[in-house]
Amino acid sequence: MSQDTPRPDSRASRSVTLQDIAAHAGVSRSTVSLVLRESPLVAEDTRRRVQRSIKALGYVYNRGAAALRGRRTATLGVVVYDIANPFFGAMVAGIDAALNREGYVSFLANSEDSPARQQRFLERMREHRVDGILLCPAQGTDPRLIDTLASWQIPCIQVLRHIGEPPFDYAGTDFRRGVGLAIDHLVAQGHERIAFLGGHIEHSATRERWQGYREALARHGLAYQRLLRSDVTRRAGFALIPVLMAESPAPTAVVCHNDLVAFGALLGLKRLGRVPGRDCAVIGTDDLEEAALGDPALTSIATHPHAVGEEAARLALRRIGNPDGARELVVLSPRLQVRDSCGAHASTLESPVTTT
Amino acid sequence: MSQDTPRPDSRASRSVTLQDIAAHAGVSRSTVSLVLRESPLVAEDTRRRVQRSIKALGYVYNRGAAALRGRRTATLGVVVYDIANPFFGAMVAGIDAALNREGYVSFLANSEDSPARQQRFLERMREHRVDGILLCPAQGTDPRLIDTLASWQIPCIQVLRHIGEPPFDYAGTDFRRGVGLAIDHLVAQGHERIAFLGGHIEHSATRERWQGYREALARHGLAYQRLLRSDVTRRAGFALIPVLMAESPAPTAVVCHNDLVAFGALLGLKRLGRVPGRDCAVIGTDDLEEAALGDPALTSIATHPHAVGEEAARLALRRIGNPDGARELVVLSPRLQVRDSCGAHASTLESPVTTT
DNA sequence: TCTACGATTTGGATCAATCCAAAAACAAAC
DNA sequence: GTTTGTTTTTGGATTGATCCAAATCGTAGA
Repeated sequence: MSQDTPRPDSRASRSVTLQDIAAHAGVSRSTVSLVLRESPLVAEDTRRRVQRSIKALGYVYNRGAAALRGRRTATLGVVVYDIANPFFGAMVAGIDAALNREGYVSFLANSEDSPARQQRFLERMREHRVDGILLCPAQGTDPRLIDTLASWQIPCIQVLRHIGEPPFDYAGTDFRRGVGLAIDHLVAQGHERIAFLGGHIEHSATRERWQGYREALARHGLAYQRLLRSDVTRRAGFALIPVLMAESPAPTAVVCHNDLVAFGALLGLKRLGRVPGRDCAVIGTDDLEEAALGDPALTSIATHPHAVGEEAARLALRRIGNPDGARELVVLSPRLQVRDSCGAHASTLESPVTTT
Repeated sequence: MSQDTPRPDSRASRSVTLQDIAAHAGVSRSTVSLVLRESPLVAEDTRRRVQRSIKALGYVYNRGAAALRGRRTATLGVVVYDIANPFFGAMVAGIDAALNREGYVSFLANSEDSPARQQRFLERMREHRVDGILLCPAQGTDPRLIDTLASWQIPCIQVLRHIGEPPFDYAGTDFRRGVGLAIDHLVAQGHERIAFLGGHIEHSATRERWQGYREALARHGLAYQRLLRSDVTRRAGFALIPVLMAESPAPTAVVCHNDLVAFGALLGLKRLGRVPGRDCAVIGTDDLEEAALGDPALTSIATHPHAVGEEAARLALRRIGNPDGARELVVLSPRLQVRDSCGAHASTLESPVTTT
């Protein structure tokens, strides 16, 4: 009756712990812990009895407490620089799918290509003791960041872009080869003046594309070379096309840094009254879903963002399991998805239903 | 010299703890803890001395340990059903921006519209003791899920879609009003046969749009009513246009569930040899970045995903601070972004530079 | 000089799990 | 009936912070 003696299970309802389960099942804390972690040590009978108690008491595993004593948190940090870009959306979906299978969850941050924001997030991840980090480094990231992360003892997998040179863990697409494929195709179609559109200098993914561009031209013995740097947005593609087309000689084909630039280029050509695919071939990179549904449908170098995400996540899990193993580079091969914008097909409006 | 006496600070390098800082600064653990949490209790001198020690020893705050004793983890769970959709990308960016300011980080999961996947993730979030959850419920989610979350004592903010009826916390856009705006505009242009394209029955966001559609027709005294259900993809928009146009009388304008459906509809019209905006007006919903850059540029009901994300995150933080406060609905007003696809402008190719 | 009172500081208990070495239970062999 | 050898099970220490009631320090007032 006394109001100043709080009953042990009063309203604040202390949550059910291992201890409670242990008491209920008539075993020790340790045994319950072993059951939860599916240890083969416990006898079958005991295991079942404990599991019944777990269910009966509505126990909820406390991963925070487990992480404090154990070493793993079963969490990962993921940093991208533009989550609103559907390319990264697909990549994150791939990461999510791979992690989900292993019981991992991930913190996501959007760096907006700001090294400062990126840094803040990484420090926060360290405080949260994530088991690993997937990093698409922001433009202008200090190359020593990788060493810093190593000194923090947190495995880091770079994705799509990388800073510095190997050895480090990396998952991405072979952009060099992708651009090569596109140019091979254009040359086979008879093109001799092929321009490349878009990209900044700051990171590896641009350099690889440009390298692929120059190598392919050299391979085919083409003299014409025109590389325009720019943002990697629709707007930039749109704005640069008039510049390019006013030159003489003008290119007959344009390979673009990504599909966004390519969409802009298509629009730019139409604006000039030219028919993309007939008057000038356009090839994008990424093969976003909307590439197939453009007008004309866009030929694109498919870079498989979902698969890249999955590979990156798997690589992270491998590295967490074996921190001292040799660094790995997982580089997927791109595929050229030929559609109308490069003039290979008749330049008709393609049904989206037939192009999956 | 003896090799079997491990030095206390040998290779495994036990991490620096509050205790170490306390020893170094000549104060107690508790005082260091107060400094870390910026308590006004500690004297200015002490505070500075402790902070010097923190820097000197390279201390890293252990949020896991803090969360075990304290009650907050400074983490949030975010569930969306299609992260590859740029709309959700923008929304997640908004969430990220708002949380970042408050030192919170978020777990992200992609339910792929599967209630089972969603459920698994929510359970994992519970084990991780997140402070709150932002949920875009998957199609077919059991309405009792909200009660379950409440019984788990985890604040849940529904975003964009909701299951069941208020009271609950919710952040979204006024879809009903948005569709109303679109139809007002079309009616002002002289349209009398306006169709609505896309959406399933399962969730609130579709019902609201349809309600807006019917109400607006009634308000203007229009007899013609045609509502086609479908997936909310480009493909569906493309496929339904021929069906709609073959009817007699055919509509002169189409309002679409989202921009993806609208893009499909534009393509479908072109496929039929009709000029979108002249032969049939098309209005989308969301106002994605690519809407301005289509051909023709798409008129769209802007639903401001970034702002919705920010509002949702802010609401979550408010609810965490005050779990027993009255539930809140934050409903943003949409805006009609008029471009060429509804025939209001001359149907010329619009420069993307002028339409931000 | 002593007492009060506010401003600081402190140590022990606590949060909920895992680790680990040792104990207990059981079975087979001598 | 021991002895030996596996399986299982266990309790105490540990992880790194916060909470909280009590101790300490200063200093103004009696």
